[in-house]
Amino acid sequence: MHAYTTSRIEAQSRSPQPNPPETFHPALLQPLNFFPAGAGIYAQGEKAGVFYQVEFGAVRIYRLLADGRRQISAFHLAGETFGFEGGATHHFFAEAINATGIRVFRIAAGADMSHQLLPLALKGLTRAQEHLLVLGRQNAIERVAAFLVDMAERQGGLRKIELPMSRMDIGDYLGLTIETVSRVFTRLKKKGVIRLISLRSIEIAKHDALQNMSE
Amino acid sequence: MHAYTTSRIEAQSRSPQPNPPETFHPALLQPLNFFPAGAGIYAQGEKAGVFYQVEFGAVRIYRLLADGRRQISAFHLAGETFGFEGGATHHFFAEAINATGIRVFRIAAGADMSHQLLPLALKGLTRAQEHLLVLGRQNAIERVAAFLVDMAERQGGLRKIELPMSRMDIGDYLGLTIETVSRVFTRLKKKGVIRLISLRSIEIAKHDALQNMSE
DNA sequence: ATGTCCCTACGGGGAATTACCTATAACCAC
DNA sequence: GTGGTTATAGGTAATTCCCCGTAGGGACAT
Repeated sequence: MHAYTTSRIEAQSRSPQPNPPETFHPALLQPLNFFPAGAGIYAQGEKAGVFYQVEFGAVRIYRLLADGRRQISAFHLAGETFGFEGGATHHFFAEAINATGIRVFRIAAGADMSHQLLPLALKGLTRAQEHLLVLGRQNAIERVAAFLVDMAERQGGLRKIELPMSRMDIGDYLGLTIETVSRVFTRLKKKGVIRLISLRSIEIAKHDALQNMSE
Repeated sequence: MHAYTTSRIEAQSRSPQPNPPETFHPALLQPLNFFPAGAGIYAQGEKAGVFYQVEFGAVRIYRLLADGRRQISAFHLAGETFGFEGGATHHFFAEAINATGIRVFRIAAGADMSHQLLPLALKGLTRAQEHLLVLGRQNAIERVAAFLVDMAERQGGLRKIELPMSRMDIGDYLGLTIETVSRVFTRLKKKGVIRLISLRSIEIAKHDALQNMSE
């Protein structure tokens, strides 16, 4: 794990959370670790800690094929937890997308955290299985619509949402190329469903239409 | 849940398990429920029990889109467990593929089973995330190869493997049509990588080649 | 065993979607 | 401003889907 600094960093206020972030026993609390954009948090094959919580910023979880193809299995925003593993080692890579603050929670010797981790694992499992439907059976527009609806929900259901990740990250999350992602954004814009305020900031003009497109 | 009979059924011997099936506290043991081919075990939106274990037969877990498109997120073979949910209701459908025997494990009042369920949930999470890579970034041959390698591992690594599910199930699991699945099977056969003993029974002639194809 | 029926799987051709490649445009940091 | 990165756009190519018809395998009765 590449911790660029372990000193305490002033955390900026979190974006509104539809599901309030989990809180854990203070004795387990670790200082905030800071990761600059693109920094690895852990790598496939590394020994697994227990779990991580995003304080601010955003994280991508991904896996690679030998020829470089990449599948991002999840994004994690402020307040969300990730990184728990079944075995002793990580099966995926985790990287900071932007400047990101992470808290690492470790098991106190002998403590049984399964009671706290199980709901997190089950939530992640449901999320992953729902994403399987998107990747396996939805077309490009449906995929992007589902992604935007999900991001909007996780940012409190506001009209204006921030996309902390690049088009390439979005493509690798949705199983599309950046060109297709870009074209779908343009199509949604022409239909008046979304407005592109800037590259990483969009406004959802017709939430119902977007919801319908995601099926 | 559609339990066609709750009477005890003579369970046939399980196929060899690379990972021995979990065993649970006998006080929680429920009688074996029998489901004929195609029978629903639970449906999306139903109240969730705790979890289920396949005694014999096979189960498919899936989700539907409004227009009927289906994504199977997992198959479960003899000895495997499934059906634990984050919330109070099921998010997916579960059906018996063939004649199948299932044990239902319920939480004893006040008992905390998270210690037993967490490893199962984490294993399922890793499986689902690995499947995301297949659906998002692999082509038809790679998908089928990955599927066959997985099925072979779960059946003890033998050369001859049984596919309890139809081509349509395989297609809906891999995000392909039955035609494409069929064509890939034919291509693999022509290459001498597999032999089709019968429709539901194949022999892996070149396991290394298959492994390489799955990347 | 053998024949028949029926369901499932296989195969071919055209169509649609998306990927790949190249070029241009927009954005951002310095 | 200016340079470099990232996103958008268009054309072509490849993959896979969709629709059709045919073939094959298993179950059952004879």
